[in-house]
Amino acid sequence: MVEPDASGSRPSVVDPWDVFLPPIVAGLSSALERSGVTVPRDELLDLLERDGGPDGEIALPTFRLAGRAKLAPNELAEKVAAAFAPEPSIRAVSAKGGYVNVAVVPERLVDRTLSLVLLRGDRYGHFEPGGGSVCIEHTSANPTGPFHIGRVRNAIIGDTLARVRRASGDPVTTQYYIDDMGRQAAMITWIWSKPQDEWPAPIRAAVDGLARDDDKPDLRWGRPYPAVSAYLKEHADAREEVAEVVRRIESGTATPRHRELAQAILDGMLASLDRLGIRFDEFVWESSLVADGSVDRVLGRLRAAPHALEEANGAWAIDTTSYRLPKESTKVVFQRGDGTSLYVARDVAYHLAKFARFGTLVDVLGQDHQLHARTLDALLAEVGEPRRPSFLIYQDITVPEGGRMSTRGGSAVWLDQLLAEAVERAQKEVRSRRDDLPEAEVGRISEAVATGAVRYHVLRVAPEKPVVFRWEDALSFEGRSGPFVQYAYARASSVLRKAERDRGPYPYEAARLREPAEIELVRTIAKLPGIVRYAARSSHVHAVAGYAHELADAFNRFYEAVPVLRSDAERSSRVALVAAARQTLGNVLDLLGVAPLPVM
RNA sequence: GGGCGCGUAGCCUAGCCUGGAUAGGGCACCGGGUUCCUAACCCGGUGGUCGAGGGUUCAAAUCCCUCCGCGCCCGCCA
Repeated sequence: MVEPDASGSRPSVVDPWDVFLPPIVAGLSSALERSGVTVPRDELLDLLERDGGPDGEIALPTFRLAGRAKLAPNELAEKVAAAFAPEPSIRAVSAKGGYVNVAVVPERLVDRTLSLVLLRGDRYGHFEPGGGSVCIEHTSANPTGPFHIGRVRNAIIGDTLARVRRASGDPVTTQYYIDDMGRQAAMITWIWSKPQDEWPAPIRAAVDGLARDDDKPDLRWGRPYPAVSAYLKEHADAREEVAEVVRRIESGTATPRHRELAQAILDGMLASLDRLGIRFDEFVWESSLVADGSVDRVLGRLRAAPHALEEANGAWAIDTTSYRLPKESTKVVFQRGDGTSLYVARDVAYHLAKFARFGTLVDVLGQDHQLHARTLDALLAEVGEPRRPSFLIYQDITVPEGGRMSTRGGSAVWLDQLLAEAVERAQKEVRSRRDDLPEAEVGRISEAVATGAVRYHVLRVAPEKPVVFRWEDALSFEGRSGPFVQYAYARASSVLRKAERDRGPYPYEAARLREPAEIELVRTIAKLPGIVRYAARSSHVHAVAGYAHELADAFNRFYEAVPVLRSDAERSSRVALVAAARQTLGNVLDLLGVAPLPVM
């Protein structure tokens, strides 16, 4: 479907196709009129399919209109095709299988596309700023230890959504919400507040064999976490000590060590994400919401809410009967008997703070948070907030043996481990192809190939699909992979270097580009803006990954089919096409957060 | 038990919202391609009851109902 442009019928300056749509709609409209059907332009625009026909251009299905004309679909299509008045930008209008297929003059599409891409450069595929402010919260993993690859799906999807929405024109702020208040963070503080020789024996045993001072801080300070977690299950006295830490944190009397530890572990985690190109605009510490009194205010508002009720021991809850939450209990406790807040209450405070600054909120959440999302909606309603965040829910990454990644079960694959393995394989690959590159260059390329492969592997699948982690799949450098796209970029760069046209200018004559592979490549290049808009609106960032492969594929076919440097009259036009392809490949790689490589 | 998500060739996946032209890709497998711009590539081939059954419709992978299978959630945890 062709999206109507928000700016009306004025041709957009960002999408090559937009200039062709008005004459097509006008032409179809009067052809339909002459065939006995009146269709409003808006409806027509909505009916049009892009990428539809045998030629992959604009198609109009006549099935819904045929009844109005009292004709069989293909009869109507034939009539419309015959009645279509000649138009300079239209090459042919034909009927087939109930569709009217409109083919534009290739030369015009080539001209429009190349000029737009070369003019806009790295802004091609990006729309003019215009939307309301958006806050995308993602990752927000508790600072308790290194990332495992189950968590990294959130970070990669969230970061890519931020890139895509920025390209679509939205002013985006990304936030990482750091839960430094709950039991999990308290466990870390608790164990490190004791000298190591006073640690309970099982915890010391679990950590002793592993400890190394030169570890990354997330690994180092997070190391006892699994053992502590296991230990607490069996030791009520220790649980009480941790509960005391929780109370001290919430009352603001916790040792400063607490925040330092969380920060240290977080820094280690962020260093891993940084390798994947993932960075955040803002960090929000949960404890700061307590410190500035906003959690207290929310507790007050919730206690005064329409469905608030007080429990026998002084705890407070919301009766959620009318919200029909799929829970056995019909209430949500937001304040404990001892007066401390629960996670939901703090999350309400956090979302109110976000709504105060941003028009739209997006939370990227694992499917295990689905009920929490609905609970949050209910509590926002209770405090009188009319807006709701939108949730991008993704399925967990599981291990082949079944079940989620578990830190304790030993089934977790650490992100750092995955990247190390990927880099090793990439190095082997680079060295086997290029013995002429200096070692530093090999290292740089390998890092980009490895991280690109990992990012792409996560992005290629729709978020709602469950993913089973397999090393072989995650580390693929061929076919539908990040390196496949990077390779097309590198090939294009190489051609431009040899043409001594790395930076332009790129004079061309559109009429010189008429090989099927050339037209197909141009057509694919021209799709980028539509893909960006679709992905931003639907949050289907995997569509961008799919497009990247399609584009690289179109380039590779062109590369095999058409000589560039060895052609004569066509040479400079083909160089321009390669430049446009490289630009578009680079832009889509940026959207995916995969590094473009001029050499590989 | 309730809620949400998923089920498309041996494996992975797009399309599903908004029904429409021969269900697109990738891996694996088989057969080809490099005196020529990077073979991480390209060309050709084998392989499909779109979980099952019913319904709506001129038309269903797509919408509706029932069922089956898998995952997750249903805490004064986060």
